[in-house]
Amino acid sequence: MANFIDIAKFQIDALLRAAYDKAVSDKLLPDGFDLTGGVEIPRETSHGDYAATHAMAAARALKMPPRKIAEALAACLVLNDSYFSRCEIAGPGFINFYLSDNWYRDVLCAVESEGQDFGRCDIGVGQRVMVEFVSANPTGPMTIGNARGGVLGDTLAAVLDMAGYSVSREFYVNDAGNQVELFGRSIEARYMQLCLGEDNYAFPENGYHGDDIRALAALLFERDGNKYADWEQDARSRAFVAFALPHNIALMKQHLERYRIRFDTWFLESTLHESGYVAETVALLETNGYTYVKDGALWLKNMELGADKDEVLRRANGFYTYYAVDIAYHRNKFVERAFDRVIDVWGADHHGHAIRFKSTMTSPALGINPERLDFVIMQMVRLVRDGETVKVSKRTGKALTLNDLLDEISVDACRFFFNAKPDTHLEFDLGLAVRQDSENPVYYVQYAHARIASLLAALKGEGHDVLPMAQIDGALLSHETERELVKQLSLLPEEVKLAARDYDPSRINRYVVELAARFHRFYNACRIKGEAPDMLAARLKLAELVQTVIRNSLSILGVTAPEKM
RNA sequence: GCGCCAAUAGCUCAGUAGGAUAGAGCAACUGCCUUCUAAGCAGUAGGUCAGGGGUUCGAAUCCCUUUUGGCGUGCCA
Repeated sequence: MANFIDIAKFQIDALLRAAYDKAVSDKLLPDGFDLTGGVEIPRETSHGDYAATHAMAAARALKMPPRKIAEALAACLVLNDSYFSRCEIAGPGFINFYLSDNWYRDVLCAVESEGQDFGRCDIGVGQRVMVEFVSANPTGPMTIGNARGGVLGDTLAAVLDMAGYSVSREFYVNDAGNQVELFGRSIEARYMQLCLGEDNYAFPENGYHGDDIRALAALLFERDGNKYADWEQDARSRAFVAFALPHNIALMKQHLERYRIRFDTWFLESTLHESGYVAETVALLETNGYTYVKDGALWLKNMELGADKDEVLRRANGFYTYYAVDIAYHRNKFVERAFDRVIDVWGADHHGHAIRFKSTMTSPALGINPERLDFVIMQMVRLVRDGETVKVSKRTGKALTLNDLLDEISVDACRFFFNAKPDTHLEFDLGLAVRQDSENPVYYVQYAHARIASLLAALKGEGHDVLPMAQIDGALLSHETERELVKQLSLLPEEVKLAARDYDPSRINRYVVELAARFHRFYNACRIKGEAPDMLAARLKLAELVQTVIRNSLSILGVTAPEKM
């Protein structure tokens, strides 16, 4: 688990501190300053491999021009036994460092020895984290929004796993409450319309109008005829729910499987009701004095945000609200199942709830440490066709479903495309999406992987096997495209770390596209076949290690790495 | 009204614990395959980082403000 970025930065910082001490004893710089500064990777390669800002940061305190400080530090630097061969002073006072051959070599050795584990880091070791995502309403098919939330949650979970966390993926099934009741009433109405004729049975005011509801009713009608027609309406609704809910859940599982998403747990809301856990949780809040009764309903006091943010827990009719159930559900995650951290991936249409809900969970009433509960709020997907926004309504049932989408677009392209930064709106162009051409960067990356595969096969056919690093002369890889390629390889563990820290798995998309770009550049600039044996072996090894890292990256994203294209 | 998210090239987007001349892909234009996959590479062109203030040696990045867009502000979930 070598992070060569951390190592390089740490070394530079230590080297500069040592240089400062020497400069002080040589009377080049004033004493008594705690030298610090940033170490970054410059955009321009002409600015070195790493750049330190220590001299500029010290300018004010030392009352000296930054360049003078830089010169003094540079004069006292001892680079022996470091990963750097030289440094230079540039611009307003940057100290730019250049990597030495042994750094490049060590990176390649790390990729070789870690193999499919290259990219892992240990920031999450010993912590159990749950990622809850999709959690689509089982009353209907999953939407484009679920397509986004699906990859986001799944790749976030993958990234956290790479970062050392013990990760659990969870789907919360809302199989209780008002929506389910309405779901049953809607099927019941469609069923009765089949029995009596469309115009002879009223459809509920706020019912689900989608075709899937009609299909469920038709399924029941075909199987059992009109045998439910003379049942009492409530009993009929309940019976239909008992049939339709498992049916829909099975369908969701199937579609998510197709999307390469598999959950560790499908958590049923109904179990919280049946076990009495919701009642118990609310009773606890009541006992501890965090509630009051108004208009016959039981209210939860919001201690943090004020009385106007108080929430109803139990309606006057005795039913618990979603708010009470959500509290119970999260109490279950933290208390009963003891997750160290919980991440909920929610759509932007729930962000208001997220703010209030977090304040409730972390208030004295529930006492959860705020650091243990996080929300990833993803912005909406805007569907565009022919340059115009397509309005999608779940009510009228005219939404494009996840499964429809997968009929048109490859899973690879879909997963890659939807894995964008969570907090920006995602524009999804239907016209563009059906095209499976180079428009989509996923093919660019896969092409690099396939190219390497065929390269390795072709050379193996000529008797050139890939040799272990121990037999490779790494110093031969001195071409600019080779060095840039190795530097990009070294970055994966750092990218995983940042993606896990920021809950932004789309970093991996950008990382692997850049890696592919650098490989293509190398491929065009450097020949392998026909080169002298040492050079051929070194470049072949480089290609193989690039393939490993592309594969590792795509694996995080849940995208296939084809051998041929 | 209040709250959350956003605004960067013609289009889609990177770039935020403040760093050097703001990047990539697509679209446009010019080159590169008798040699390892041209789904590729090299190059040209394209910008008042929404507007205005402020902090700083230094701001796309931090603060204030204005404008525009999305979402929220239920005894729905």
